[in-house]
Order: sequence, then C-alpha cells, then structure tokens
Amino acid sequence: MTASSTIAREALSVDVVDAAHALLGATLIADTAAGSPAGTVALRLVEVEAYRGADDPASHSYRGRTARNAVMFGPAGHLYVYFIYGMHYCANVVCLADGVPGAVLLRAGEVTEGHDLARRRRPAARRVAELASGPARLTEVLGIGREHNGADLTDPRSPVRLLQGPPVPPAEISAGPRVGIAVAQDTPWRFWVTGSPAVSAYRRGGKATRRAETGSNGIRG
DNA sequence: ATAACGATTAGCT
DNA sequence: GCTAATCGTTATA
Repeated sequence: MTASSTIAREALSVDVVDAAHALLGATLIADTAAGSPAGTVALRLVEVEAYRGADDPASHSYRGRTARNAVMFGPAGHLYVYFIYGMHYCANVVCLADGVPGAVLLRAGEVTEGHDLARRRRPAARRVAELASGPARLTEVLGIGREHNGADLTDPRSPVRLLQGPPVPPAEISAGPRVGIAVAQDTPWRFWVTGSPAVSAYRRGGKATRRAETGSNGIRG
C-alpha cells in the first residue's frame, strides 16, 4: 500500500450521492501521450455533481441507453467522457452496480502535480486556482478526450486513475443545485469543498423559467 | 433528412 | 450582465 493506491471499485459501486462525497478529496491523475503536450498532471477533486439514472431527468441516462451513454450503464469506476457544445469534453466517474446507470460529473480540482504542463494546456488561466475550475477546464488540464471514454480509473496501468486521498469531513462539504441544467433545478446534487478557491462559479441552467426563490440561491452547508 | 440544443468557456459591454 | 464559437446527439420543432 503506497500513498498512490487507486480507489477500489467497491467504493464507487454505491449511490451517486454517496460516491460524490467519497470523490471529494480524491486525486485524479492523467498520463497523456497524444493531443496536447504529453506529460502528467494530477489534481485534488473539490467540486462534483451527482447524476443518477432513470429517476433523474437531468441525467444523460434518463431516457435509456444510447451509444453515447453506454459507459454509464456499465460497472463503476470507469470514466464516462462526453463532447459538449461542439468544443469541450466533460468527465464523469461511473457509479452504482453494473447495469444500473449513474455517474458523478467532475467539475473542479486543485492541481497538485504538473503545474507547468497545466499552464501550457490552459494559457487562459490567470491564477493557479483557475487551471481546473470548471468541468471542461478540468479535462483540458488533464488532457482527457474521447479516447479516454470507458477508461478504468481503478486500474494502476490506466492512463487516467483515481487515487485515494484524505476524505473531506462532512462539515467541510457544501451542497447546492447543479450547474447549467434546464430540469431538476431544485435537486441539490452539486457538492464542493467549502472555501476551495478552485470551485467553479454557479450558473443557472437554460430555460425552465423558475420563479425567483426570494433571496435564496438554494445553497446550504 | 433535418433542425434544435447542450452537465461550457472566453471575451467583451 | 451578454453572446459567439462549434458539432455530436437527439428528436422530429
């Protein structure tokens, strides 16, 4: 057992909300060869969102299995990568039992290794905290793309791996509505490490003109 | 076949 | 605050 042992699949074969909490504080490390400059970047996860399967209208797996979301239906611990807005990639960790769809979107992290490479990949970042402050920024600094869809994060030989980290105490975890979705805007399944400078900004989703909740932004914790 | 739209970001007013 | 950029996926406007 070293400090860099990968997370066990069993720890992720649980409900998406429990897995989301467990993922905060964990390390995501990527050794990428192709695409952007090759090298290794690692980060500590500080912001995630849970997406369940059939009962979560905001989830990609809500309307059943398709070619795109197939990985979400497989065993936990694999990476679900999708292409969005014609230019970005987002990465999720698959959860729940094999055959039950669900995943946790990785929204932000604090870069802990490979700062120089991270800066080269994200020249627009003005501060270290901005390197992976957003789901597409996170995949950009790690060099994650289509070719990593389905990668086994629990396999020490995988180019992208999840490493055990000091768990974040529940008292240091905040919760609020998920970012950028047009449905299920009241479900507080976005979780972040309270006070981390790398946590991304909240933005309400597209349509679903919901009445102003008089002063409340839905955030607790 | 075709059109609408998106789990976003950067840059500008 | 607002919007262009840009294309795969999904539903059929």
